[in-house]
Amino acid sequence: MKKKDIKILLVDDEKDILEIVGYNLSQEGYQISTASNGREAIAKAKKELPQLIILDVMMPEMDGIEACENIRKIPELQDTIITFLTARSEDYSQVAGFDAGADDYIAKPIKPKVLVSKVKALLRRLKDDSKSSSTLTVGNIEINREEYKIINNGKEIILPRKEFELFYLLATKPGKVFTREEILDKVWGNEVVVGGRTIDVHIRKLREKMGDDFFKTIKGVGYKIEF
Amino acid sequence: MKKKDIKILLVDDEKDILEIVGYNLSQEGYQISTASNGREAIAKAKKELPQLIILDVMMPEMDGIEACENIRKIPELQDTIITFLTARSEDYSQVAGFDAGADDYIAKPIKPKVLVSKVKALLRRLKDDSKSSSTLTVGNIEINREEYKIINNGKEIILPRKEFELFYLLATKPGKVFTREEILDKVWGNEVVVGGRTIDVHIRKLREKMGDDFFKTIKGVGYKIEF
DNA sequence: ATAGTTTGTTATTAAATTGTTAACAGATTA
DNA sequence: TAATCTGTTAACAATTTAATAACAAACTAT
Repeated sequence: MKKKDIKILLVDDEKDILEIVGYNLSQEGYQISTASNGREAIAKAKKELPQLIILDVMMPEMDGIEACENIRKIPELQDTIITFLTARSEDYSQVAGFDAGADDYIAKPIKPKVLVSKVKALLRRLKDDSKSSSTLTVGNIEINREEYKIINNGKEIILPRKEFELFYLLATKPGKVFTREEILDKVWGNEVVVGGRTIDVHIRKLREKMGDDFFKTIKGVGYKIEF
Repeated sequence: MKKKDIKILLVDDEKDILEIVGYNLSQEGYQISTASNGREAIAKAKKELPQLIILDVMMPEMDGIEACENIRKIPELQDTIITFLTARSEDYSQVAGFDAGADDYIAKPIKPKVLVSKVKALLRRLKDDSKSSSTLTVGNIEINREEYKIINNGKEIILPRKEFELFYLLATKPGKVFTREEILDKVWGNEVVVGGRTIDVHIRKLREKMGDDFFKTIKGVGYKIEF
């Protein structure tokens, strides 16, 4: 998603803050809209479906925490990131905020640069989440990294960590031959030293568990998978 | 490319790290330049066109991931290798950097020796890549170095390492005659001493497996392939 | 043509690489 | 604490690849 397609809803009862923060973020290319209390925030959020909502905790009419709880109940806004603006940086309101469904908080007083980089980081998380929750599919094998689970022809296979990492590595580029050196570096880490037959043994176990068909040995070079 | 012609851009907001890492790498003979935030890094990268960029993930102003995304957009830097410095060492694939276009990462805390060897490995890859650049096609033969696979008229052929290397060498310049000396140097390495008939035997096997047609012997000189 | 040189071929042997199993220690779990 | 699971290693087997020797064939220059 491009920056100019990202909508941010800014909620605070102080006009100054709306202005300063809004200015800095729109300078970055984001689409900004504002609200000055919780009720208004909910209305606008429902209408505009922003990707990020920055909520002041202390507001008249309906405070940020209550607003947050309400927003979280709206199905279309499940994936929206909500972050609080709070003067107190380490007290109860923080905790309460997370209970209410907030993802982060930004401490007042606000330093524009800090705010901008925080916002960027939060939006990056949005991207990453949508990507990593999806599974990697190769051939008729589905690899779910979050659950360390592999589904092969509808049959679930659970692999121990090393075996999983090895298979995952090979699966990231089907067809590519990974040298032993590469494998050691990526799966074991380049400081780790293990014996010469370790990789083979893991390959053996993978072949045993997942079928022998798509693991190819390229002698003198390394291993690959191919479907 | 010689070591002293290789430029490395080092980016970290901690002076200490710049100094230590910079020292170790310049001891190895590389040209080092430094930057202390993402913005500066992009500027220097654009100006100096380094072969390798080592980027700290956590930096003020603009963090490493964002800097990486920006650098990747610069056409002249498409072939530059970017590697992150990151505290997280567990899962290679979870390092967000890969989405941003990074090639590898180095875990903190940094051990100079590990770093140096990693850098060497990465730069080796640079060389190899420029040599292989995906698929080489000659005649109606497709040679894929990454997959160690040859497709001859749609028929897949897998060659042992030496045979592959020999064929690959000849295929890099169809028509050119490679002397025995050249072949030994490139395929065997110039320290290795092998008997006088070794090359012939390998040529024999290639002719057997791939057809006899395009291998030409230039007596008293060497071999070439021609279509 | 013919001796000398270079290359081709094959079988054989040596070397390198990978496969497999079992055993073991450390971690994790019940 | 016992039981199970993981990762690693050692030891040996199996396989594949590389090299060589020995001789045949082809070529070159005289």
